Amino acid sequence: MHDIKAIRDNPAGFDAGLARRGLAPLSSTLLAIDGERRDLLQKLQETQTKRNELSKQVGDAMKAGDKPRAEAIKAEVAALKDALTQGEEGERLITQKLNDALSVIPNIPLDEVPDGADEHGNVEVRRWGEKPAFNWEPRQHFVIGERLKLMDFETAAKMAGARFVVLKKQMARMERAIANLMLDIHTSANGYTECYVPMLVSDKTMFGTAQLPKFAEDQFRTTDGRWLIPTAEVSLTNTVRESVVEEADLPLRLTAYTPCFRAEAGAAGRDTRGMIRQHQFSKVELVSITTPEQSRAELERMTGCAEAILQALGLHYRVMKLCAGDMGFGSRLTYDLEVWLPGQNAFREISSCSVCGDFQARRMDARYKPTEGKGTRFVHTLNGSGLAVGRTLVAVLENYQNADGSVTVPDVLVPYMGGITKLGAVK
RNA sequence: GGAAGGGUGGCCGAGUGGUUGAAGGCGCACGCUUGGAAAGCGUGUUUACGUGAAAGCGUAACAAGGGUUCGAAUCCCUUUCCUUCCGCCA
Repeated sequence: MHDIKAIRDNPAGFDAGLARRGLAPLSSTLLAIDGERRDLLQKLQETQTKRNELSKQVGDAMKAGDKPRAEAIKAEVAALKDALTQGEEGERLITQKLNDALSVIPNIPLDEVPDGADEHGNVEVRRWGEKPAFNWEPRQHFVIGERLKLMDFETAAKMAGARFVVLKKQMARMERAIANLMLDIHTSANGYTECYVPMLVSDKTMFGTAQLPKFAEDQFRTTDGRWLIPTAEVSLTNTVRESVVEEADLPLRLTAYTPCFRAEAGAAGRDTRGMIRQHQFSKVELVSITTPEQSRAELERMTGCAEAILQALGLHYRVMKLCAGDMGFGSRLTYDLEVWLPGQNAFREISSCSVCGDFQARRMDARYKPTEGKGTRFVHTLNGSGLAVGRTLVAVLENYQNADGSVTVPDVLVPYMGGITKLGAVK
């Protein structure tokens, strides 16, 4: 959510930011509503002042025992009533109108964000590791998984429809092993606090992180009006909603391992096979709550924390700085981590780390109390995948596959796998 | 799900229609006092929006939203959260 005062101060800058996202200018529309609202408010307040003064006089007259005078003033105030009711209603409507307009406008990219309309405009920042060499045609993960009879899409489809999977035996365990490895690294080496959070949340929680109102069709809604979280970012970030934290406690670094639910409404026909795009997948999420001064550097740190997982697993990847047109709604700057998938012969997104500035904080009313100075300021929020567990499983399968159809378990995962060193080696 | 009782400022806690934005206490800040400290004394201590160069002024806010009234923290309705008891339950 944008600050209308900031737009008032610099409408041209605001419109220029929108233009980088491929959007038409909106400042004049917004400022017209804002001006109308302020006029209304001023008139309303003048009427309220008059009512307050007269009401006080009624009290005084009553005390003095001057009944006729009191009645006369009462009649005078009664005449203001229509104007008051209308003014209050008008103020409510115009404020609603302004908020509605503001709540569907995306965040403004930082200056350093590259220009571009879509993923072709993204810029590679760095690369780690190397593509593994195969002297045969490497298979895609679902071929590997189905041949081993550890991955079953048909059974999942029978009970839930497309875009679900059943994992079995060592494959199910590897899912869990990967998540545990991630949590252990983030909580011990990276200083994140592990959280267990609600996976069903309210409208205003979804509004806070900006899934609502604009992206309702991408989400699953329960019959009692709650929403299944599409990412633990929603729950973790909203832990500070409507609260004031101490500056000394910042940055807050939170992590959670949760299932994520996405309707994938706009993805018909894309990634229909395999585990790349599912209605349900698990993810270890990273969230930081910082001061405005800390947030930019925190993004580098967070991205590094996510990279540490890929490095521990020995997976080749590249870091992409997203261009303005490819960034998510709430982001000011995003790094995507793309892991190499030999079976697909392509880099695929496995993590997305974003700094949102005060965009979500305003929606949630999340503030902090500075150590020095008066008042409160909005916090900055960041979120990143650390990492998507399902896609990490995919990457492990494709990168560690052997010619005989088995899969070598990466060294760091062996302890989490109860000592198993190879999938397919056990009868 | 049923019954009962509650939600007041950073905290505790008064307050059932008229200078109550809100007594009192605690905490905190500043000052006085002191060799220094404690105690004591004094002053101050919410937020949002509007307006103004600023000082300031205005409006709103006593869980949230509506209503009654000239006037509401105080009365009515709805929602929500908490506590206790009962029921159900992993």
